[in-house]
Amino acid sequence: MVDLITEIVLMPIIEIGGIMLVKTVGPVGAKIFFVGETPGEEEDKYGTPFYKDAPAGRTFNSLLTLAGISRAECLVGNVARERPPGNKISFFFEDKKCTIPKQILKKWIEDLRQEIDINQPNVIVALGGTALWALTGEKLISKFRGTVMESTLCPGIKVFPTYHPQAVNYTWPLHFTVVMDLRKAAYHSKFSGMPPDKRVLIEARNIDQFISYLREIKEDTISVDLEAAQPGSHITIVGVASSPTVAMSIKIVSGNHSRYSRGEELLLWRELGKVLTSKKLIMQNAAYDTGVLLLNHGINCINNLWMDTLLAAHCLWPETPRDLGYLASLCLDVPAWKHTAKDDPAMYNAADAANTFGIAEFLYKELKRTDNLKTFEFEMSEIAPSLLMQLKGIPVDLTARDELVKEHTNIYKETEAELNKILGKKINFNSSKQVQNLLYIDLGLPVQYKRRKKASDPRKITAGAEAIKKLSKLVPNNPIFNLLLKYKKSFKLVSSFLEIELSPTGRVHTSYNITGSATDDTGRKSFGRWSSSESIILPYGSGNLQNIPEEARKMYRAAPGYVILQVDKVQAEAVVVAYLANDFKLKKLFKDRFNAPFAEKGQFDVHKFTAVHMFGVKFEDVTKELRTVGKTLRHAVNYSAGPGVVSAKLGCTMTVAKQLLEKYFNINPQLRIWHQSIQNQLRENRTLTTPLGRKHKFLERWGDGLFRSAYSYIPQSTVGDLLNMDLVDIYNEAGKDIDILIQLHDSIYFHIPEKDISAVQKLCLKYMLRETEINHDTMIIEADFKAGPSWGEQESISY
DNA sequence: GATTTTACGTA
DNA sequence: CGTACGTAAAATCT
Repeated sequence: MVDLITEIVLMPIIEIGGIMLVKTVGPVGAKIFFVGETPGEEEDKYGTPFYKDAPAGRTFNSLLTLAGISRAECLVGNVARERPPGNKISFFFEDKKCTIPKQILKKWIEDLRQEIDINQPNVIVALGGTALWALTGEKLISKFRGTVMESTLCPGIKVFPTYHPQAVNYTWPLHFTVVMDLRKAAYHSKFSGMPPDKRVLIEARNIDQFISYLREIKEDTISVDLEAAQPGSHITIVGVASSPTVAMSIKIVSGNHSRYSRGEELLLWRELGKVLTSKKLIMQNAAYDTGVLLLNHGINCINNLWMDTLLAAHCLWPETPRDLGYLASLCLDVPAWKHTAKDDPAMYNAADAANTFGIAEFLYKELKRTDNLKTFEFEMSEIAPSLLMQLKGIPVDLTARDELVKEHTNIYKETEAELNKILGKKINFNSSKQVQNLLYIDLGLPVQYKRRKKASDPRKITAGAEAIKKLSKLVPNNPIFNLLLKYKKSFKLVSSFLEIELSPTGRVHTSYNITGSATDDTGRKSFGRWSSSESIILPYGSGNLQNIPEEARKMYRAAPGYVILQVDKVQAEAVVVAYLANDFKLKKLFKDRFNAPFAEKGQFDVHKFTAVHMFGVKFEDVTKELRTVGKTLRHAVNYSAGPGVVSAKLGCTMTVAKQLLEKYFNINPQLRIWHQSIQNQLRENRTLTTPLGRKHKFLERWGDGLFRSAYSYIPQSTVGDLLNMDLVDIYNEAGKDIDILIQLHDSIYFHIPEKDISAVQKLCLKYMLRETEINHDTMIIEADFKAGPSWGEQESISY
C-alpha cells in the first residue's frame, strides 16, 4: 500500500485563509526523520520546512553536511504546521508552560504520528524542546540531548533529541554538539529499535560482597568514582568498574552515619587500597578523587593513573563542556543518568564508574587518531604536582595578616566617613547602582560607558574605577573621585584577600585546575594554562590564588630560616610573539640578552628597545615614562587592542593613542602580517596548533572577537605549557625535598631554606632554558629570580 | 534562596 | 572592540 506513494508531499503548499500549511517533505521509507518546531517566516512563504534560504534551514543544511548526512534521503518536518503569530510556539498551547496543546496542535501531532507510522524510520531526530515533548513527553532538551529515547507517541521507534538549528544560530558554539549528535543519529539510522543496554550495574549489599568483587577483578585496568559529602569531602559511596559494562558500588554512609563498623570500614579501605595501587586507573577529574583518597584514607594511587577523562577530553575538545554526562552523550550509547543522582545515588555512582570506563576507551582512540596523545600525557604528568601543591597549601603569618586587616579596614572606614560627610548622605559605595546614581544623576556628570567587545554590543553605563578616573580628569579639584577609588581598593583588599578563613594549621589552599575554566557550558577558552579556584578538599583561603594583589601577598611569609624564592620567565609572551611574527630585530635582542653576562642583561630591555625605535632617542636616554609607553604599546598591539585601552592605560587622549598605535605599526609591520596569517589558518579549519602541539578549535562567530581570542592563544598557551613542563620536571626531580608553593602562569614560587637558594636556582635553570622550535628557529625564554621573606617583598637576585 | 550582573584582582 | 581566569557583593528573578 505504501508503495503507491512515492513522496509524502504531493501538495506541499495548501493555503488556508492566507496561512501556508507546511507539510513534511522527503522520500517515503526514509531512515531518518527530522522533526522541528514550527515553520518560520521563509518556511511559511515557501511551504518547505527548514527552507534552504531561511536562517534555521541554512544552519540545518550545513549541520547535516558536517555530519555527513544527505538531506535528500531524510524526512523533514515540524510539529506545528503553521507559523504562529510572532513565531511563538506558545500560541498553540492552552497554558503558559506549554503542556496542554490546543485542538489544532493535537491534530498536527496526530498527523506526525501517522507519518511516522507509515514511514517507520529507524530514528526520529527531535530538533529542540517542542519536538522532544511531542515525541516523548519530556521537555528539557539540554538534559536529554545526545541520548537515545523511546518514543511515547510511536512506541518502538527511537527518538534522538538534539538542539534546534535556530538555537545553534543564537549560540553558535552549540554547533559542535549538534554535529556530534547528528553523527550519532546517522549511526542509529542504520538499525531499528533501542540499542541493548548490556551494562551490569550493582549496588553491593555489604562490605563482603564488594570486597569479593574487588578481589575477582581480572582486568588490569579499572575505573573508579567517589561520591563525597561536603564539607570535608567524606567519602559516601565508592564505585569501581572493571569494564564499560560491569560496575559495582557500595554505600558507606547513610545520612550522617557510617553503615559499617570501624573494623569493617578499615577492611574496605585496605582492600580498595590494594586494588587502586595495583591496577591502571581511570577517573574523571582524578585530582579530586586521588586527593581525597590520599588525604582521608592514606591511599596514594596517583602513580597508577592511566587516564583522567577530564584531561583527555580537554586535550581533544578544549572548546566544549567536559562533564561526564556530556562526554557520555558524545562517546557512548547509554541512557541519560545524571538526573538520577538524588533518587538512587548508589546506582548513579555505579553508572558513573562504568560510563567513565567507556568514555576513556573512546577518548583514547580519538587522542591517538588526532595526534593528541603527547599533549594528553603531558597533562597527566601535571596531576601529581598540582595536587600536592593543593594539599600542602601556603603558610600565612597571622600577625602580618591581622595588621594588614586593621590598616586597610581603617582606610576604607575613614574614607567612607569622609565621603559621607562631603556628600551629606550615606551611600553604599560597593553598590554600582548607587554610585551610578550619585555620579550621573545627583552630580550630573557625563555618563561613562563600558568598552564594548563588539561594535554591535549595546552601550552599558559603568561606575567602575576606569570611569571614575576619567571623570576625575574632566572635573579636577573634586576630592570625591580619589576617595571613591581609595574606598573601593581597600574594601576589596580586605573583603576578598585579607579576611579569609585559614586552615587549622594557618595555611591557605587552592585547587589548581589543569583544564582551566568550567564556568559556563557554551564554549570555553581553556588554553592549557592552569586556573586556580577554591579547593573543595581543603576549603581555606580566598580560592583563586592567581589574583592576589601585591599588598595582600605580604601576609604569606616564609618560616624562620626560610625564604620565598620566585623564578620568572622573562618577557615570556613578548618572546613568543617575536618568534611567531619572525621579528628578526627583536629575536636578535632576546638572543643577545641570553648571551650577555648577568650584570649586562639590563642593556637588552625590550620595552626600552621599543621606545628607542618609536621616539628615536638613545638607549641610555629612555626615561621611565617612555619605557612605559613602549611596554603598553607592545602589549596592546600584540593582542590587537585599540586606542581606548592605550588611552586608558597611559592616561592620554584618544587622538594621541591612535597616533602612537599607528607609529608602532609602521615600525613593526611584521605584526600585521602575523595577525593575517592567524586569520588564514582559522579560515582553513578554525584550528590553531601551538609550537608544542596543543590544538584548539575556535567555535565562536567569525569576526574580530574570534580573531583577538586567536591572537592571544598561541603565546598564552605556549608560555603556560612551557612553564608547566618546567614545573613537572622540577617536581619530578626534587618535589620530595623542596616545597613548590605557587604557580602563577609564568612564574613558580618556592618555600625553601635560605641556604638552598643557589641550589634551587641551579635546578630551575637546568630545566627552564629549554629550547622550542618556532618558524625554523630555536626559541629560549630566559629565567630570572627574586627572593624575600614574604611573597609580597621580593628582591631581584643574581645567578 | 537561587541566579545574574557588575566590578576587580592577577598573568 | 587586548585575552585568559575566579570571586565578592549587589541586583534581580522566582
